[in-house]
Amino acid sequence: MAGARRALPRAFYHRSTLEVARHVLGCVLVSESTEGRVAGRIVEVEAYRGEDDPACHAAAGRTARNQVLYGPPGLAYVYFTYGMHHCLNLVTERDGFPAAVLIRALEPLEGLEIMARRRGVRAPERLASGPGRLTQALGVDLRLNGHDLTRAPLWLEPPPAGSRRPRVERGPRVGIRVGRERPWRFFLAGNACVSPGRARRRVSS
DNA sequence: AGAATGATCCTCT
DNA sequence: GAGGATCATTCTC
Repeated sequence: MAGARRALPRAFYHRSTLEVARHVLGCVLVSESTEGRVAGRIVEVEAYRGEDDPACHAAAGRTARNQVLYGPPGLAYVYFTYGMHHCLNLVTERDGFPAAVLIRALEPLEGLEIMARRRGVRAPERLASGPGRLTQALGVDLRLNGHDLTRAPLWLEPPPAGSRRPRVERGPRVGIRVGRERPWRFFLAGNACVSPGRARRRVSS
């Protein structure tokens, strides 16, 4: 239980969701377990905000599944989907208002061997480049739903000292059928660890 | 390079 | 009973 001494404070999450989404890019997500410490730089996120956002899990109102989304900022909202994958969100805004930032991709920084073992692949750019991939690489599952992200074993830290302000691009959210008119996906321009698909269209020539 | 598919199970209707 | 904020693999152009 080393520690989350440098963890981002609750105030970081207690802002508008779009603001948190932009500012969390470049921050470092850290996970500790008996297997060791794993960390990565956040390179892709999406915002989901309010009951009037049709793509937000709160669109149909409060249920047992999404209650953490309505909780105080700085909690982890973890859900299980497609019979296979977990997704990790950071709860934002005031207590009682349902909103969160989905973490979609990391650039691995620490614990690459552990990630590779959990994932069954070795290429660094494939270890955590997708919402399901990164939860597997970090060992995140439903047990961490509701976890306080200002503490171990899962927390966020500010961007490493000396890192430049990243260039952020935005676009439509991925994998949803409604709410596509809200361009609430944010990612680091040109980063190899952004999830495959829409964002990484290569220019063929 | 893009489309289709199977895996697999929690959550809500 | 259906569908889902996905992924890896296998197909078809």
